Amino acid sequence: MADIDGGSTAAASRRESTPRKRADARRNEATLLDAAAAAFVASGVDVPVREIAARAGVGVGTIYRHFPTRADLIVAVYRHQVEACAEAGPALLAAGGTPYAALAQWIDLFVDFLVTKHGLAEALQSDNAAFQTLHAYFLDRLVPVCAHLLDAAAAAGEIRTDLSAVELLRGVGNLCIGAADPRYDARRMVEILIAGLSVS
Amino acid sequence: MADIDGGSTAAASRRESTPRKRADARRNEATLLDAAAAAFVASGVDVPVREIAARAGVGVGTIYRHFPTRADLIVAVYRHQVEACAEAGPALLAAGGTPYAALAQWIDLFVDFLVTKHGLAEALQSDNAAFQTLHAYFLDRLVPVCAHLLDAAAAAGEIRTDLSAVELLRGVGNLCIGAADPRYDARRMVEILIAGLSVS
DNA sequence: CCAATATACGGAACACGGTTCCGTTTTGCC
DNA sequence: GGCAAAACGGAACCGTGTTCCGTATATTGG
Repeated sequence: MADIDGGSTAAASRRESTPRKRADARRNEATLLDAAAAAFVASGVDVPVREIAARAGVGVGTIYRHFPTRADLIVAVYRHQVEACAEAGPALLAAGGTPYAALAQWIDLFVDFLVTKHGLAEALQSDNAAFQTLHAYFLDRLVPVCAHLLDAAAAAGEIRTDLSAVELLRGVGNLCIGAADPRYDARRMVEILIAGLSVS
Repeated sequence: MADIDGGSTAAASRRESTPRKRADARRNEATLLDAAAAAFVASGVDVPVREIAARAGVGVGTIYRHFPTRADLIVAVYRHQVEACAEAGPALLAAGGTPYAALAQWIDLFVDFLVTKHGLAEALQSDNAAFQTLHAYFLDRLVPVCAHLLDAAAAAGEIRTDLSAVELLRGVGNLCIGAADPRYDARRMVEILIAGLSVS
């Protein structure tokens, strides 16, 4: 569903000067988000652009006008879930367990999110320029949260201190690749990685 | 570089009946292997087919005739190194350290191999049908070795026993993705994973 | 309500990479 | 040298991302 009146970064500046987007444009943007979400579920985040367009009943040009890169579309579709994940970090830390336990739980949330979005983990670390924004968004939003949890656990002396949040997130993201294969249990691999973090 | 007279699976049956490949064919196959090796170093294993053809001074048809899929080409180029890695397993185990130490060293070898081949780790876990053979080859060759090391370490009570060789190799392979980025240290991540394997 | 104009739309056209196919060339053999 | 088989080259085809522009539609002022 997402904000019905356009990208939220533009929202602030719109109130003054720029009038407002056309009604059909807003309608199409919403339709596209729904179509993309459905297409992602059905065929993964690397579903052909034309298929999303077909689902939404619009031309491909319309997609590019609203979402210049595939990353913009993916971010728009998953923004709420990423926000939720980010907000869960401090909450878990405040919940009473050890910082290490909070970190483990938070990573679990992240993994759950990733493994249920076919192709997202793959896209996240693609070096393709089109996914630059995607990478940047995830990092911007989640690195601070992860760093906070990491710092807390490190301060408590529970984990090794030579690992940055970027690296941990990247490693976890990598381990989530190929989670669709029943012979590979991404959650277990991440669990082992997190176990390896603890100081003996 | 590489066996000069064609794929080794065909070698056995060739001795009887089938005469021998034409001279130009053998020459081109060798040239292609060299060109591919160079192209892989320069642009990663996902370098365009046409570029490999150009380097070798042959047409694209010639590539497909010798190597029906990209995986066949990659396997041919790296076969020797994979063999060497496979053979190092038993040797490390026999070298005198603990089985766990041998496992860790062997994984190190594997990681060294992967991180120095741009795009190989990515290709290894691509679900693209063209890379099926690549995946299969690596698994066929390395899983038994890894399983042996894993079993030895498990028998010595050094590591958890609920992890299969396929999963470990896959996890390690995944962690090697994006190793080109200076902000991400694949070796360190794998080290942490291996640390997580040990039963405290 | 109508006309004028800005805005947005659709989809054809282009770029690019993998893959196939077939007319031409080369090799091996007599 | 002449012939058949083997191999070659690269044009052509397909699927996908991306751009571009003629057409359609919303909005606004009269």
